Formats: sequence, C-alpha cells, structure tokens
Amino acid sequence: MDNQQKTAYLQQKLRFLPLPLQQALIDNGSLHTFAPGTVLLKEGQHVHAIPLVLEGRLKVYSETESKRLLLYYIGPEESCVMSFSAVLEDQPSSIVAEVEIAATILLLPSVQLHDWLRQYPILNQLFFRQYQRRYTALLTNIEQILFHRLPDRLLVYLKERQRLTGQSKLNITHRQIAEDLGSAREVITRTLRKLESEGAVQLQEEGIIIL
Amino acid sequence: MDNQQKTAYLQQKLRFLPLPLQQALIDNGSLHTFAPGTVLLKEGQHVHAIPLVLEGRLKVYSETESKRLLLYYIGPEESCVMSFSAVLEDQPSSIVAEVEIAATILLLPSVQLHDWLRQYPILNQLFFRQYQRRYTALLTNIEQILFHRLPDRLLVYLKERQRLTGQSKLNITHRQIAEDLGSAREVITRTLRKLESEGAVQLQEEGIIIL
DNA sequence: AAGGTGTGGTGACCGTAGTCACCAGCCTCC
DNA sequence: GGAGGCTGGTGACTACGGTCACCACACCTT
Repeated sequence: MDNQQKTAYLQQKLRFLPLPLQQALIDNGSLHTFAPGTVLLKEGQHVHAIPLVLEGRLKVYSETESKRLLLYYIGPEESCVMSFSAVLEDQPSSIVAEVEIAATILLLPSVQLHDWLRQYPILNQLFFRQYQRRYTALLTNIEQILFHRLPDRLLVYLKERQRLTGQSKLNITHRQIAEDLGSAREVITRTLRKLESEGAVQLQEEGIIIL
Repeated sequence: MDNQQKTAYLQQKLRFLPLPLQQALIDNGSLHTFAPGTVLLKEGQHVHAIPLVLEGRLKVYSETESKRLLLYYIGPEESCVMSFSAVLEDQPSSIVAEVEIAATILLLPSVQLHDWLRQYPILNQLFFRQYQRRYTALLTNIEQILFHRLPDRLLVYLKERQRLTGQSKLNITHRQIAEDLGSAREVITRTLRKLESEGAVQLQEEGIIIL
C-alpha cells in the first residue's frame, strides 16, 4: 500500500471523526496489520502508543500464573483503554491483548495525545465512551463470575461468541472455551454435555448449536 | 451554614482546581451532607447529577438478589464514574453507592457538565483519572475473586480496611466482612480462625489485629 | 504401518466454600 | 428478670468444579 492508498484508506476508516482530527491522525499515526495470535500488550509492559482498531478483533485477558480470564473484546473503531491509561499515568498494565482476527491498527503516538485531547473535545468523548464500555464489561463479567455458576457463564459465553462470529454452528474447541472462562477442559466438556441433556445446546461434530 | 461560609468552605475544598472552574462549581453545584447508611445510587436508577465527594467515604457495591460484592471506595476529591457515565450515555447503573462515613458531597448538575468538560481540560483529566482508578480497582478485584482463595482475599480486605480506617485493631463484624466479600458469616468466622492458627492475624474481643 | 499430536469423553477423587442447625454470650428494652 | 436482638463459634452435610488418569478417535508425518 503506497502513501496515497494509505491516506485514502484511513480517510474512509476515520470518517466518524471530524476532518481536522482525521488529518492529524493520518499525519501522525502509523498503520500496522497483525496476524491472529500476536500479543500486542503484555503484562507489566509500558506503552508509548494508543492502538485504534480499524479492522479485525482483539481479545483482552487478565493473566496470572498460567490461568487466564477473558475480559472483553476490542473491535473496529474501538481502542484499548488500558494502554490509554498506561500512557496518561505511566502505569504498567496487568493484562494481555491478543489478536483474534487479523487486525489493522492505527498506532497513535502518546506524545501528541494530550494536545489532541485538548484540541478536539470529541476525542475526549470517544475515550470516555471506551472507558465506559470496558468498565461495564468488567462489571458484568465480575457479576457473572461471582453470582453465576459455570453452566450459566458458559451459555452467556457461547451466545456472545455466536453474536461476534455470526456462526450458527460455533466451531471452537473445548480447550479454548476453558481458557477463556478460566476453567478446565474436562469441566467444559462435562458442562456442555449437561447443557445438551437439558436441551440448551446441541453438540455436533461440526460445532455447537445454541437452542 | 450561610452562603458566605459555604463559599469559603468550597473554596478551601476545591483548591486543587483552577480558579474559574472552582467558581463555576461553587455557583452551580449544590452542597449536601449524608449520614452513614444512606444509599445514594440504586440499581437501575437514572442520575442527573455527578457527585463530587469532599469529605467522608462511600462504598460501592454490585448487588444481585441479596448477594453483594464490594467493588471499591470513593473518598475525598473523588467522584463516582458510574453516575458520570450514566449522565453521558444515559444508561441505568447496576451498582449501589452507600455512605460509609458521613459524607459531604457537591452535586454537579449534569446539564452543565458537557460545557465544563469542553472549557476546562483539567476536568477531563480528573474524570479520566477517576475512570482509570475504578477500572484498575475492578481489575484487581476480578483477579482476586478468580485466582485467589478466600483466606487470601480476606487478608487483602483486612489490610485495605486497616489502611482506610487507620485502626490497628479492626473493629468490624464478621457479617459485615462476609457481605463485602460476597461470602457467608460462618465462612468468615472459620477462615479468620484458620488465619489466626497460621499466625496471620490475632482475634481479640475488641477487634482484629493483622500480624 | 508406526508413531506423534490434537481433539473429545468419562470415571474417580477431593478441596473449597456455601448452607443448615444449633448453642452461647452479651446487649437493650419493656 | 425474661424476651428478643445482636454477636461469634462449631459440627455436619453438600455441591460445584478442579485435578488426575486414562481411553478413543481423527489426522498428520515419515
């Protein structure tokens, strides 16, 4: 992609922003693509750029000693508030962001961010909204973990996956589910069987169907 | 407190803000005091003002069908981001804010908030910092719940209480602890005994001592 | 064909913590 | 003084779910 193409692409993707801000981002941001599985942000790592996701999807985990818990996803036109706060406060993050679907990302250098925030009020709103989303996502997650049992959590998770992928037959391994929910593979297998016997899902070789 | 006293009081409390913003808040905010136990924000309630805590302390819970979980505290010079987001997005909140220590609070009408955010960049930073704090508080909380056992969580909780109250002998009922941790009274009693036998705490009639 | 690696499936075991039932001590308030 | 309200303390039971061990099957590579 040459420079002209890049500009055109960004203009299209950043339509939702006012023109002068668009231009500032195009001039100063650097465009990157990442393959699935790439880890963008690691535990305790300092960040000097804010990622703005244009395409694809990231998964954000909390990770402690081999145990993981899926916190939320970051999709197009969204950003990672953790890196945002890391820039503002210069605090190390304690989470992991991993590319799930090949992602195109605009990296915004944190140096200019403060200026932009002052110049473009809409950027403030944008970030507030991001915080708000992550915050409520964490909140519902915390409620899930604390107040609901695995079968419920599993169903909620499956429905969310269905919503995200658009697949009616979910093609995902038990191991993957277990990792996302901070559980164990065998437990997921058992729980899925249980849900099937209750008529909540249907297990086929090609995937899981939610009823 | 007459108007002049009120102004003097607020000027003193709002010193950390630039003068023009101070004045705007003094002119438009309404000052209130609340007794311990007062519930300021209830599940699903819409909010039309942002509380800025000047004195005292609030406790913020997540609540579902008689089960509670303490999320974090709100102290002086802090605000409640949940109400903040509720104003910006007009979404109902799913948490409960309760006064723990008699609190003096400046209520800021949400109508003017947008203007202030645009006029005073520092206000943006202030709110970002609030979000940031709550966000990381939730995050550490979620990690605690998922990755750590009750004894650990209990110890962390006790240390936090010690830090907050400044008491070396914590005077708090087992029932209260259980509510905060989303557990049951008997379980807390047992766990405290266990911690005592391990030499981590000391239980006296007057309170709990952390060793 | 033999071996390796990933998947799902299952039985057995067990630890954590939530629930139930009950008791004792200590208040306060008629 | 007795009733009723708190508090803490304890034993018994239970269930949810994490761990271990092992098996079957599919698919790949050499």
